Amino acid sequence: MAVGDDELSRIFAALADPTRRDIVARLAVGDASVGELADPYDVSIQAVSKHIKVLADAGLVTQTKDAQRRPCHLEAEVFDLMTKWIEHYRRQAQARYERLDAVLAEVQADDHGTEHSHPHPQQGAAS
Amino acid sequence: MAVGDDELSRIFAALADPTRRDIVARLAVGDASVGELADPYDVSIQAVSKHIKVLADAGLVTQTKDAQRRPCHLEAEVFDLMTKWIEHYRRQAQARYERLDAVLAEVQADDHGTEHSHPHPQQGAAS
DNA sequence: GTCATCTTCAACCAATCAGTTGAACAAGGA
DNA sequence: TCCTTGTTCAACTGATTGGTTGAAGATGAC
Repeated sequence: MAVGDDELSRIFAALADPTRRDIVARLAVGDASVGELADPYDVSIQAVSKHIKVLADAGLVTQTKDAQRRPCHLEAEVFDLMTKWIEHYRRQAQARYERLDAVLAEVQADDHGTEHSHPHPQQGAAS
Repeated sequence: MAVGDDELSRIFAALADPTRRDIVARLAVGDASVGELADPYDVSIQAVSKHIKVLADAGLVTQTKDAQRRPCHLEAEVFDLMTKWIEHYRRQAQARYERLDAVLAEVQADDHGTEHSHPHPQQGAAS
């Protein structure tokens, strides 16, 4: 992860592994112990324990105590951090498109007759 | 990334790096060449070129040709794949909470008088 | 206390990653 | 043509990752 030690980096990195996404999917159904989570996979329990640690470090999972068991619980609110980040830039990009389309329409209205190929051309930076 | 070669894994992995998220943020404003993107960072252009390649392999960025320049363009629709995954499990977890709350309320109505501590207890699996 | 169960810690290994430097390639300008 | 600019390729390095095995902690059952 190198320098990517901020929370968002840890969350994205945690979900970059299919086994861990699978564990999250399983936990969305209901809490489960490490052993229960490890069952479906043919890797060692220790490996799954490590995966859970990664998810926990990212804040996606919390563990409580129940005798020897350490039931895992999905902290779904953490998803919001990601969703916010994603939506912010998706919106920004989309807004730019709309602005660009408006400009193109205006240009086209200006010199109507000269044909412009429509697909979004690149712009140097923000206009 | 090991076995995480599916598209979702590549996308999450790509965004797990703060420099790459930064590049995405920059591209949300407008298309930019590799050199322009590399400018703000004190790492080599080659390093940034590699980052862009990672983003491109994840489908988040496409590059076109403009003389020697290779303008990068953000493909924001790819975000939807992530958002869908996230929302699916967030909803599922949330629905489980609501179900659980309903059950707790019912139990509490049943034996009203016996005090139950409210915070969500874990359940073995799906009910 | 002793034993079995569930989980984590520690040490190791092969593979991947993010960075470097130096060379090559591609395209425009003198 | 030669030179400059922009980008990528290739080889190398140190750090991190996901996996392993074996031992050690906890905790309940006998």
